[in-house]
Amino acid sequence: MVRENFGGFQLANLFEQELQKQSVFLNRDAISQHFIPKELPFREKQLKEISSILTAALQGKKPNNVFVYGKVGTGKTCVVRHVLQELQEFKQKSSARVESCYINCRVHNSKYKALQKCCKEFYPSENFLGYSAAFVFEKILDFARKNKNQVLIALDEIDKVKDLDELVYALSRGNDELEQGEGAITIIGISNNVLFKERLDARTKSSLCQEELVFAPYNAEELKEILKQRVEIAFKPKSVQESALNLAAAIAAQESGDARTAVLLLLRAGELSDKESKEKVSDEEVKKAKSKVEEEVIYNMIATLPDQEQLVLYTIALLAAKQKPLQKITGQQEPGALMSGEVFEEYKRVAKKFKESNVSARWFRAYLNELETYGIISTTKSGPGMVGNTRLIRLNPEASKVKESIEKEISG
DNA sequence: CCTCCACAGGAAGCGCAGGAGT
DNA sequence: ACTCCTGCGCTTCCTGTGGAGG
Repeated sequence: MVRENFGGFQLANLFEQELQKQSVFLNRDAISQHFIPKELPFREKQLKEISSILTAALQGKKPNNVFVYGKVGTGKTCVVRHVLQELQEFKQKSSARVESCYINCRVHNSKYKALQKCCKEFYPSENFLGYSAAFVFEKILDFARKNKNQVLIALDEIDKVKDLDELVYALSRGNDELEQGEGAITIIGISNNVLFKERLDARTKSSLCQEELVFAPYNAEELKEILKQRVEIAFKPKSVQESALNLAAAIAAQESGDARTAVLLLLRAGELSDKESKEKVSDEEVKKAKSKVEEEVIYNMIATLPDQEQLVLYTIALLAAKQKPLQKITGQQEPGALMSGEVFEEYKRVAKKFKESNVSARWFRAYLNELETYGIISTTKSGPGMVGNTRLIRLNPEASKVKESIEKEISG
């Protein structure tokens, strides 16, 4: 190994140095978002419920379809994948004919794409690209028929499927085509959109929702336990202070009850500790990680926003920063509140400056609503003291760095 | 009380891109 | 290769809403 000598100071190989750096992590992967833990605390009830529904498959009978919903980070995906995994393991020891596949509908977002993915799972060595939907579907039926398989299809983020009615209809019609004792197809739908169920076709709804499971958000105590468990496998012993862990749990519980943010918070805190060569993760790092995670979340969201919506948001951030006095307000409104009409006028100017066209006022209002549901801005109805019925717009404090983020996004 | 203001948000329809069927 | 179809982003048009002002 070549070593350079700078005035008597010996420089070790750069990578060697990096690798020798001490870390608070033991197994960093175990705290990444994609990691599926062996145990799922506070979800025993749901685990039992799903497995008791699916047990029928082991007896060669068709289980009811299941629809699982709850907010992000409440363990829906983990629970379903866990149960399917257990089922596969149990199958090895018995003679049951059960096959399952997991499909993320964010990626496979149409009937055709989802069926393709199914086929790929069941016939790994064959390729059905280019074949018609009917043919691909027939292949899946064959798969059930051939070995009298009970086929379980888990559709995650099922609300992303464009023609869901047709997909569900096709799959349930498939069951009619399969003779008694020839196997069957069961759907496990997962969604984090609670309202989405109501938008479904009545037939689809009754078919999909034969069994329903709701996942409530975790509270601070539960998040604490979950984090504790993850810390044990992901971090070196005693490298995370108890108070830091509690803080992370409390923050996540307050925000959303989302286990993913909680885990991400600790991951970032750990990285910060490493960076500063500290051997422990303390409150300080968690606090720093909090703003980092918030920024990350906001930045990621902004980056996926349509260009025009970014401009709308940018305009709001611009005006909020300027604290531009509002001419039309007669009463004394809280500072920083912007009137939607004025923002629209300014937005048109901003768009011109960037040599972009602008959307109509109607669509501008729709963008405002969207930005509000994302939690980047908040709006209130104009009350007494002001002419007309408008909305007062405020940039949420967590989104204070929006302007910089968008400038970065526009220039990059 | 009526009218005006300054919007909110529903409904219909339009042009386009991309995928399916032929 | 070609039409046909459909979802998507958007505009246009319209009705509704809540307060100010005469």
